Order: sequence, then structure tokens, then C-alpha cells
Amino acid sequence: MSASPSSIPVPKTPVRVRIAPSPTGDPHVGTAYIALFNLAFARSHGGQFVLRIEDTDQKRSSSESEAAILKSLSWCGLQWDEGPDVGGPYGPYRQSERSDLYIAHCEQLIASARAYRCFCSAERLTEVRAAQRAAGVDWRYDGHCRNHDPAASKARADTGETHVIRLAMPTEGTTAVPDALRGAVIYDNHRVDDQILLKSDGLPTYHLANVVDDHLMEITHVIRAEEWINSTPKHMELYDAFGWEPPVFIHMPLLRNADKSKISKRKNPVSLDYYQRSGILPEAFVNFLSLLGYSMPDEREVFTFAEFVADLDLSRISLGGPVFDRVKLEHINGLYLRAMTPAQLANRAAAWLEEDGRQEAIAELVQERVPTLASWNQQIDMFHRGTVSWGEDARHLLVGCGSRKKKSVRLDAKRSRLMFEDLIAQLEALKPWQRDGIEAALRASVTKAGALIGDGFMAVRVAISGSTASPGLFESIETLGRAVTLVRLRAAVDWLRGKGHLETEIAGLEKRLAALRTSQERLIEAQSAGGRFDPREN
RNA sequence: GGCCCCAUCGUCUAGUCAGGUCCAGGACAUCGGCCUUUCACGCCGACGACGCGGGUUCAAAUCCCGCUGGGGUCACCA
Repeated sequence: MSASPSSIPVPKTPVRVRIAPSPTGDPHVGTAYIALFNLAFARSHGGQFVLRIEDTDQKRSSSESEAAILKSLSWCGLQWDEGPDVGGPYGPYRQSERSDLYIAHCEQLIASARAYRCFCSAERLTEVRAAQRAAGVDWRYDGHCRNHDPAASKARADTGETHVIRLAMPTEGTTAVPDALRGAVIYDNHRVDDQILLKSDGLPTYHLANVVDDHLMEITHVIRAEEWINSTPKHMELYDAFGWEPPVFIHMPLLRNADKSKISKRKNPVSLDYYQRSGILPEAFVNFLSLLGYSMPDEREVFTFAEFVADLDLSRISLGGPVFDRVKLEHINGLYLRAMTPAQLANRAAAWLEEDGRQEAIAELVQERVPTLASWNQQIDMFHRGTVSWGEDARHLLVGCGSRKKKSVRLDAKRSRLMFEDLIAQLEALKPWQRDGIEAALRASVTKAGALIGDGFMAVRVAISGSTASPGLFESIETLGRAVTLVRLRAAVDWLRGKGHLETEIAGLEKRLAALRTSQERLIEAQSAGGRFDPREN
């Protein structure tokens, strides 16, 4: 190791780090970003990288999402040493399979009076919260159940009365959170809430599960996003209550949208599927990610993961939140592509199409529309790109406005936008991602918007395919996949909102208009010049 | 709003910890040019930043304080 991390403490025990995604949606770029730094740190110290699934939210977690996350991290080449699929000596690696552990640990905390049972109803909590808000003070649990006699509380619990278990946070003093990049961050204990550790469904919250698991799995460094830093005093308190040595905390800066807010699906494609589908090479993607908030000692920008590991020094992380710039990503990707031999490029392109796994589904969709094999590429194009450009067909995004039907209801930009937003909300929640559900969502949204079914479908068709002509709409959306579909629908919303896309569109059209005028003038000049050319004059 | 974090070109960043070699370097984007049958690539060039105000010092992008700005967080979600 040439550069041993200068300011990151490394204990004597083997370095063990983890990525702990919650399987509640599409695989997120932020997950890959944090996984990358964890893996690299583990590798640079010859340690292990653990994948742990934090599926303690029964309502939102799905095995579908878990599978997608595993698949996407693998695509990135961020392979874990231990995890739910590969096993390992510290399993199980799925928190939903570790319930007994959390309950047992909670009992230990209750026994030592570092936690207590709370029987407060959601209604009471809401009232207290409202009162505190009215009084202009911070919301914090008011300690109603904290001083109940533990034996009495236990008796109530034994009768089956629903309750949660809360952390008995000290009401005085301060807690120092030692962050390896920021130094000690000091919190006043009286401002820290009596966090719920065990929910009434018997499953732990993140705070408890993450501390218990990190300890039992012997995690030495917690490298996670900065959004967690404010809950770390609770975690410190837990480590103290258990009598455990806390790991080294390293809070990474948050990835940002162009407006500097925390990266979000509203403003950026955040699904890893999207980047895979739109033809980003995983090695280029990971290279780009490693440039965010980090720089190599010699300012190299293009390097392999192995080189990244070899020169890794987490103390070089800069804490300002980096904007996730897709333009730069594509630049890096282009560099990789151009560095290949033609044979390699051809192979990668073919492999990309192949790994995609939708060949047959797409063939089925475009079959009727390919008079010759030569039209194949053109027909499948919409399935293999991230975004589409609507060009002049954009007017169809205004529902009904491109229609020639007499009965058409023309929705203005706002109402069209609301239809798309409604559709997006439905599709985000749609499980499973299949034709019939998609059709139902589509029909519901268009009907709700009060437009003709056909007009609404046309608007969606243009939004997702970029054209008024496309294969079957529901099947196309199913095949397109959730990630890409949602990015395109959100782009339509942006366009309708008149921000970004609309301006871009206008600028583009103005440029095109100017170009057309110029070429028209030149044509006229050329024609008149030709007109003057009369061979008979010679 | 309370608390916490952060602050160099539009963007990613080097430089900040060990103050002088920085009237601030590189990359992306943008603009101009070259190359070229076109486009792209490539090459050359231009534009462009230490948020503001105090202080410490012979000397501050670098250290200290204040302000401003941005972000995060305040759930029986993670």
C-alpha cells in the first residue's frame, strides 16, 4: 500500500465494512457510491466487505427490490464477501431474519434501565407533537412512559398490550460523535429524542438494528452518507449502553442534484438500472463515482478500481456535496469506449445488448413493424437509450392538443402535468411491473384527468417513446422497465412545467429555425446565381 | 424554526492539516481556431473561482471570529 490513510484510524482487528441497503425501491446511485468507498477501503486494508439487507420496514421492503439491488451492485463490479446470497460466518445477513437478536438485546437494555417500554398511542403522540409545535419547541418524546415502574410496564406488556421500546437518552450532558473526517461533533443530550428502538410489530428500527448488527458482525468502520450524522449520538448512546466499542465513523458527503439539494429521483435519474440501460459502462460509472468528493493524489481522473484501491486515502475526501453531473459521466464513459480496440468495442456493445435480456420481448413488440431486418435497429432504439427527444411531437404531451378528434378534450399544461404526476405516483408503487397493472394505472390516470383515453395514451406514448408511433403502449412500458419509464415521464412533467426542457426545446427550435432561414437564404442565392447562369450568354 | 455539517471557476476538483514557490493548477461544459468530404475524435486557445467582513502575521485561498449562503436532520422510513 503506497498511501496508508493518514488520518483514518485502523484498529488491530481486520477491517470489516458494510453496505446496508434497504430494499424499498430501485437500486440507487447513492448505494453504489457508498458501496464503492466501503469496498475500496476494505480492499486497501485486506479486509472484508459485507452486504447486509436492512429490511425491517415490512410495509416497504420487497424481495423484488432486494434482488434488483444485488444485481445492480454486481453490475457495478462491487462484489461483497459476505451477504444474504453468498452467506458468511456472521449471518444471517437479512435483518428480518435476526428479529430474536434485537428483542434479546432490547431486554438487556431494559434490564439496565437504558431503555423502557412505551405504551403511548399514535394519537397521543400526535397531540403532544402538536402542542410542542404550538409552544414553539422542538418535537421530542415527552417521556410520558419513561418513569413508569419497569415491573408494571412488563406486566402490561405481558398481557399483550401493544407497545414500543424507547432509548432512555440522558437528559443532561453532551455526546461527542467522533467522525474521522470532521473531528468530534458535539450534541446536547437533551436535544436528542428517546428514539424508538423496537417497533410495535416487534421489529427493530434502523438505529437499534444497525448498532447490534455492526457490533455482532464486527464492523470496524462505518462509512455511510452524511444524512446519518445527526442520528449518530443515539448510536453512540447505544454502544455505551451495551458496553461496546463503537466503530470508526466516516460520513461521506451527499450526492447532489444540479441545484445542490440531496440527489433525488425528481431531479435526476437515480436508478442504477437507468445507467446500465442507457449504455454506461460499469467501470466508467464506478470511475466517475470515485471522482465525486474524492481526488487521486496526482489528480488522475481515469483509473481502474485496482488503482483506486492502491492509492485510496479516505482523508482526501472533500466534504462539499458533489453535484452528480451526467455530462461528465458521459465524458468519462466516452473515454473508456475510445480506449478500446474496435474488436473490444464491438464485443462490449454486443454483450451490452445481450446482458439486457429483453431481446425476445422487444422482438415480439416490433415484429409487425420490421418489413426488413434493416429497420430493426430503428425500431428497437427507444428501448436502449436513457432519454428520448420528442422534437415536434412534444405538443402531444399537452393531452389532446395534437389530436384531430372532434371530441378531444384539450388539457392545458397544468392539467396534463397532473395527469403525468398521477401516473408516475401509480407506477412508482406498482407491483409487480406487468402489463395489466400498467394498463390499469394508465386508464385510471387518463380517466381521472378527464381526457379521451386515446389522447391520454398518445401523450404517454410520446413521453416514453419520443414518437407518435410506437409498439403497444402497455407492453412497451413493461419492457422499458420502471427506471427508464419513470425518468421519461418525469422529463415530460418537467417539460410541461415549463422548466428546463421547455427552455431547451425553445432554444433548440430557435437554433433550428435560424439554421433553416440561413439555408433557405443560401438556397435562394444559389438558385438565383444558377438563374443568372445562362450558357447561351456565352 | 432548533440542531448539525459544509463553503476555490457554471460543474468535478488540486492547493488548506505543516501560511510565502498560487495576481490560484487540472478536468467537464461553453466559446473561438486547427485538423477534416461531413460529423465525431484529436489538438491549440479563450472565458471563468478563493462568498463577505474583521482579526493574527512581514506575508492568508490557507489560521481565528462573525456574517452570509448552501445542505442535512428533526417518523413505530431507512
